[in-house]
Amino acid sequence: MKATITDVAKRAGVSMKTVSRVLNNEPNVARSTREHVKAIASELNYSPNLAARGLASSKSYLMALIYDSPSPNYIAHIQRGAIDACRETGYHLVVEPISLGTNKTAEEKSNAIRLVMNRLRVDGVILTPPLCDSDAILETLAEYQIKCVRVSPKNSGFQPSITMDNETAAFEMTEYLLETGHKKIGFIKGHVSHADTMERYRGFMRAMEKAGLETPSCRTVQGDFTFHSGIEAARLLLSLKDEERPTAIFSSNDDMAAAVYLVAGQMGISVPKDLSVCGFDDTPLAQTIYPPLTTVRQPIYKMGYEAVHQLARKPDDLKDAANILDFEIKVRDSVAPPEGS
Amino acid sequence: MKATITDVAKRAGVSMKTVSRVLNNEPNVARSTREHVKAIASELNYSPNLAARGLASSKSYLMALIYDSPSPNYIAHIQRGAIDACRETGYHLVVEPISLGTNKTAEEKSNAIRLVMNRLRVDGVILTPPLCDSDAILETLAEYQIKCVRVSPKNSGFQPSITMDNETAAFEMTEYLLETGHKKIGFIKGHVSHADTMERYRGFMRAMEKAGLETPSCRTVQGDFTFHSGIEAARLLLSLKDEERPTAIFSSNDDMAAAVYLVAGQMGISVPKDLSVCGFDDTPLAQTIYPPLTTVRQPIYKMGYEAVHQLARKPDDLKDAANILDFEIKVRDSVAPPEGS
DNA sequence: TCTATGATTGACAGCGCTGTCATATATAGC
DNA sequence: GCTATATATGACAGCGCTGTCAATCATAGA
Repeated sequence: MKATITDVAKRAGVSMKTVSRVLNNEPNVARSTREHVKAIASELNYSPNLAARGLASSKSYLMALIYDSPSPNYIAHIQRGAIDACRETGYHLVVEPISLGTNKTAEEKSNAIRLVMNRLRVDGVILTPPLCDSDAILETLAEYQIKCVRVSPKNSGFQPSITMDNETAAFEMTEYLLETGHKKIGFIKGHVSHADTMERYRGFMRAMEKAGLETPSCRTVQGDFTFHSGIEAARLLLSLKDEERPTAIFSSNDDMAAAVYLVAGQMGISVPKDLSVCGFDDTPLAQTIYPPLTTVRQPIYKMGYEAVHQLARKPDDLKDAANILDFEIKVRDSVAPPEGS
Repeated sequence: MKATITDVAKRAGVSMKTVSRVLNNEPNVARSTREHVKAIASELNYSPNLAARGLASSKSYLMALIYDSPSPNYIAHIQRGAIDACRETGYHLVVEPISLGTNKTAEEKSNAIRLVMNRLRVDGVILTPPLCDSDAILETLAEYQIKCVRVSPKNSGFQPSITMDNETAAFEMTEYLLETGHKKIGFIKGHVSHADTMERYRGFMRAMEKAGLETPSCRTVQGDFTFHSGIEAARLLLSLKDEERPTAIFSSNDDMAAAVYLVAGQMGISVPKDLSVCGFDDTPLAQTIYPPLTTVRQPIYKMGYEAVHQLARKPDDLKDAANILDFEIKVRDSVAPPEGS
């Protein structure tokens, strides 16, 4: 019920060290010994005590996911990916939210990190936005020489990170809209301080320019990723007159796209007959609204998954490069050719 | 940067044991010594290494949240509550999803648990539905003599658990509908194997009976908590004719309520003018659809929070009782008096 | 046959902390 | 003043494992 390595060693008639070697897949153990030990271990239902192992080897076999509660949905997926990767690599995941209210000083952030590092001695850290862009946190982590992988950071490059190509995704989505026949496309931007916002906007603009289409400034509205801001934005866009009025709206995330649905409904505008809408993220919401939303699927799960695999890798294999993941355009029912076509 | 207890002891001019006593708030330390040691410890930015502490004291200072990925939203809130409570009690949280696909044998479940227990030696476990109703898991946990608190279990009573009073909540929500003037209320049930489903239904029925109102069976439809099942259910309910047709629909969760909105919209039925709708859970969705949904707010965060506090309590204080939390009826804009009134 | 090389194994210390028990010092009671 | 009790502190072992290094054994080459 709580077998120790000594129990296994005794039963197998070998030394503790040999058992240890087998369990850690170290070389230089005779095949027969290895198998025998493995058999005994599983017979005894033995698995090593991580605290002891950690103490002896100064590794903790723990990874930390540090976040500042953005959308639960986002975190849940990152986390799930991270855990699955932990399973594969023999780690366990501890979750440590750090609230980064505006009232938090750099020192408070550092201390929060310090506490976790001192106590848990985690072997690696996954940092999600917006924490991954906090210098205080990055510096404290560096001070402890903890390996860390940032997810969707603003400035990739000087540390390992995992991102998706927001710009290309927005570019391709815009091209899709264009191919469907739309020329007057409204765009709702995301939160100004979020890294992805600019990239998505750039992708959109690039596609428009490539198509030789102008985008009057009135057709680009600032949002902040909230449903509420989407309402405002949609009102602005849909009250535009005649020539200026868009036949399609590309929203920087799904929540704001849902807001477009709502405003359209209130104005008697039918999606997608009178107005095409597309979003970004592919949250569950995208399939919970009607018509199902055409959107960009972010590989959130995979980001968590890859982050842990990066961390679990041997240090020399850990490259300081940005790891760019694929996205996917999820074509559903919210985009149709514009009326006149 | 990585001070040990020895460093603190030396610097403070006392023994390690005294430092240990101070850090663990043990009695029998002179006030002056205590303060001095505390000062040195914080000066050195010291916090104890949990692995070492755990090894010596056979406690891990770890709590495990074990779940089988129901809605990310649900888990995220439980988790957040659990973590906040961990902070207050000096624990850290490790998350361990256990997939309980139909193909999982009892033995596989046990082994998954065993692995976590052997390796991490967690001090307590939070079990969420549907895992909290798995005998295999409960038994394995008992075998390890791990304290465990179940969240919303089916059969409360023989182990500590945290629940909310689903029946009363549904009862009160129904009364609210009744007070608003509705007499013909449709009900969409949740997933048959989920503990809450029956309770909510009972609450609904009790209110109806109390009001002396009949509920023809055609006005109670089976759902399974998914948006999709909500669509089917709403179609059934809204295609009922004349007298049978409900003026209000009480859905067992928000997702299915959103589906009611959709079907109503397609049929040209306006919410809440022609049809009142209410849900259960108060997920973010409730405020992301229009009109904002009147629903029951589940104290999910608090469930996680209370669960950890229960676990952190001294064994004798841990009562095997169900801990019933308050809910809240969130009145928003989706319920209005029926047409004729 | 005998040593060189490598493969295989084990003895032992010690990771950083806490539990146990012994010791020292202070306070109270007679 | 002297023992009884409480308070304050420290010495030391050892939690379960791994790192280090030494020992043993097998094989190959001289």
